[in-house]
Amino acid sequence: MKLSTKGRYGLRAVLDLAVQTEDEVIALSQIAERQGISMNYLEQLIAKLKKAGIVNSIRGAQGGYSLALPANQISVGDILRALEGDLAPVDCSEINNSDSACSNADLCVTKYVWKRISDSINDAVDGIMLSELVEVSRKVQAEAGTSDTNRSKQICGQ
Amino acid sequence: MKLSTKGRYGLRAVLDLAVQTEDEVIALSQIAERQGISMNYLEQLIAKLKKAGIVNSIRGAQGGYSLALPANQISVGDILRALEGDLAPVDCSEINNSDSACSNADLCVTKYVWKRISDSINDAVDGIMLSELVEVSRKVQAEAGTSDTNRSKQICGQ
DNA sequence: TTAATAACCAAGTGAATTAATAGGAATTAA
DNA sequence: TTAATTCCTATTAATTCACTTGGTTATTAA
Repeated sequence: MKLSTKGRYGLRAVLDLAVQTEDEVIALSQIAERQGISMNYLEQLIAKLKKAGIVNSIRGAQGGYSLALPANQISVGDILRALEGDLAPVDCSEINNSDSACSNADLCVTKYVWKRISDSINDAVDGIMLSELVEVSRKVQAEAGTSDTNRSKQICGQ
Repeated sequence: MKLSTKGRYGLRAVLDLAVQTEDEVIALSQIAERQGISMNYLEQLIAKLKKAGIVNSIRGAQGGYSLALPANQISVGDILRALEGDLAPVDCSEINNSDSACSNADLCVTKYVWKRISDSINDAVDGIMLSELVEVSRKVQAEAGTSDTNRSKQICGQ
């Protein structure tokens, strides 16, 4: 019941992008270095984010990535679902869509449990907008100053 | 972000036990057969449930398992945490307890996201008591009758 | 035009985790 | 004493994860 590094790294990467971005694009190598994530691995994650319409890219020299939408129109749920896929606790089509692929639907009691977990997770992550994290992040960085020791702490394994 | 078979099988096993039990104990082999789960594997799961004080056991011939508490005093959260461990979306001690093992605590912005997801999951599962599932299960079984085709449907992969 | 930069893409790999399987020891009722 | 049952540990097969490798394509600046 854990998020993979896809979700954890990916959210940090988007947040980094959101904090840094001022119109221009940011090279992935910068994000990778700041966040201490392998550049090649991060490529795979950002590909998912691009596919989901969360980031835009510009190719070639001086290229990079930017948010595809204002930060207040991107939810943590959008980001995590793009990276992790469906956030439901089990793979059961009944939980998410209405077409009954699960033949045991009527008799599957635990389904209601998974549905409630699923709904609560999605409600939680959809209720947090990226802009909110950007604000918190800016506030925290302002308080912490810009000394090297503090800056290094901004790289958090989770 | 998926539950393992531990949580899925284990919850079904406890529910089975709760539905079947009338004072006496139930042999694990019966639960395993009804639920279509390997007996040996189920042993490992029920050991966790016993350790967590959710079920009691009686050894020897005619022995078996029973609920250690009334079904309305056992939450789905108790069961899932016993089987899966902590239900938080990341392994970060900061999320659960108050002693600050995570040195990046102050600067870890995504921590607040994990905390909110964690809380929402735990609230959801702690709000569902086993007795509620037993009721739904009995109702569904009454509606479905006891024909062989319907009974087989009660075994649901999820 | 060329070199550098940076996004894009697909396949492979090693480690870790999961999901069992296997086999036996201890306990108890009949 | 025997069959049934829980209890315990170790091993293994399969799967998933977390990268790594090795490119290609597009764009810009010199």
